[in-house]
Amino acid sequence: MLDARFIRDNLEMVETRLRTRGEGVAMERFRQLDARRRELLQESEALKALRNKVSDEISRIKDKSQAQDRILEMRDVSQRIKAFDEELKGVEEELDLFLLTVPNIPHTTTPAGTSEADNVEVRKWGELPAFAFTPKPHWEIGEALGILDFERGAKLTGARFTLYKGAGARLERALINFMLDLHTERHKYVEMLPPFMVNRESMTGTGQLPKFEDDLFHLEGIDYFLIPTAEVPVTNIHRGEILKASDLPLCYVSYTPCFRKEAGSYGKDTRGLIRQHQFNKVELVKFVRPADSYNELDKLLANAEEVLRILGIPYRVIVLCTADLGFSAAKTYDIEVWLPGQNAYREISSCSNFEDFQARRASIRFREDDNAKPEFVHTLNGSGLAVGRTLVAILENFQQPDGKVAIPDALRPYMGGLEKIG
RNA sequence: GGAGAGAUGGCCGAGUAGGUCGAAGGCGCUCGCCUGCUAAGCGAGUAUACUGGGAAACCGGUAUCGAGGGUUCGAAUCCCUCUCUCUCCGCCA
Repeated sequence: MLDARFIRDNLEMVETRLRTRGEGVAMERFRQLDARRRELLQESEALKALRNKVSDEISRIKDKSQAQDRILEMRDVSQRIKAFDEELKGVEEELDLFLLTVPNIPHTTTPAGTSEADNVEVRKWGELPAFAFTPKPHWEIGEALGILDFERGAKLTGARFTLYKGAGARLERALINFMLDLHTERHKYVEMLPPFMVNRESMTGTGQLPKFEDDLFHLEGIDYFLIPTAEVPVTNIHRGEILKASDLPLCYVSYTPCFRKEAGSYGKDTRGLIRQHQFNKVELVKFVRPADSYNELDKLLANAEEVLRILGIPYRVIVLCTADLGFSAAKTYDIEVWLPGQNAYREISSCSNFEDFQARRASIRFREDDNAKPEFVHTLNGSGLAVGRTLVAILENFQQPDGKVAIPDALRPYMGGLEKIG
């Protein structure tokens, strides 16, 4: 959420910057509502001041019959206050809804663009594997090895659900543990295991609500949602809190399953593990001082890249342009992993700086000193990494001519010493 | 699911026959004093949001005692609804 006062004072600039996202914003409506809100507020508060003053006088009068005229007068004043407050409530509700549906302002270093084609490659890492045969897509490898069962996944639940079997299940679990160990032990993140369903306030805090409810699984009979990413519960850990500056930056890592409806992507990625309604992810989340946030974003990105470097899987990093940027983000790097079976790079991590956008929604603040005014922190997060897609990358990059799949050295201890699947 | 108890400022904890309570007291914290060296003592200060004025320092107003309604000239205090926490019973991993 943007600061209403900031919008008020920088209306044109905000409008211009938001337009680079390809999104028109009803700034004129904001201007009207904002002005009306302050008018009503002043009227109401002036009357309240009067009522407080006179009520105080009434309290000093011993013989209440002497105060009848003032009591009657204040009875009328209270009615008028009520009328103002009712209109005010309506205006504020509309204003809040407006503010909650305005996306974040892109950072100045986010490249301008009109579509994802304008995303900019930042770097490439690793050599693309050369195969003496035509590399297979992971779903063929997985089915041939008996470690991925798409048919039975669909039988159990439906489309976009998969059953992992045997070494496949073990590999998924190995990846989770490997990533958690790397980030906690080497990168010094603190591990969190949060609830996998959250309430409406949490979803609003990170920006999934009110705009993107259609993408979320909602429970029947209780107003909870399955999390689409650990970002939601983990960022909301400190919702409504004032943190100590000495505790910053707070760096958390969290494994959770993620649940997404994938509404609007019906024809896309229907085969394989790429786009599932349920997938595993290890997420990195940071709460930092505003001045440090872009430096911290670089470090977070490097921490995520480290996973692929250790596994030895080629990838590239791109920076999203204004048109491709997510709703809450000011700047985002995507890590795209090389998938030989598809002869393409595919997203495996998205690392973003939200600046104070989420912190303002969720009221997450810190004090620089004990007597300083609270300021909003900056929040960041990034996948470190999407586990299912990492498994895909392993199957496709390390497939052998005989149909087996080599397990990267770093994962072997997590696989009971297994060197190959198959 | 049944029965009961509770929710107050950074923390602990007063305050319910409605008014002088943004709220005692303690702790913590900040600044200063004192003390010949990290203790004790003394003094002052110490919530947040919105809003008006001001270049600013700052000054004024309103709101906030779990949340939302209600009664009243006036509510932390009375009434209703909800949420959460704790205890006991049942159930369960």
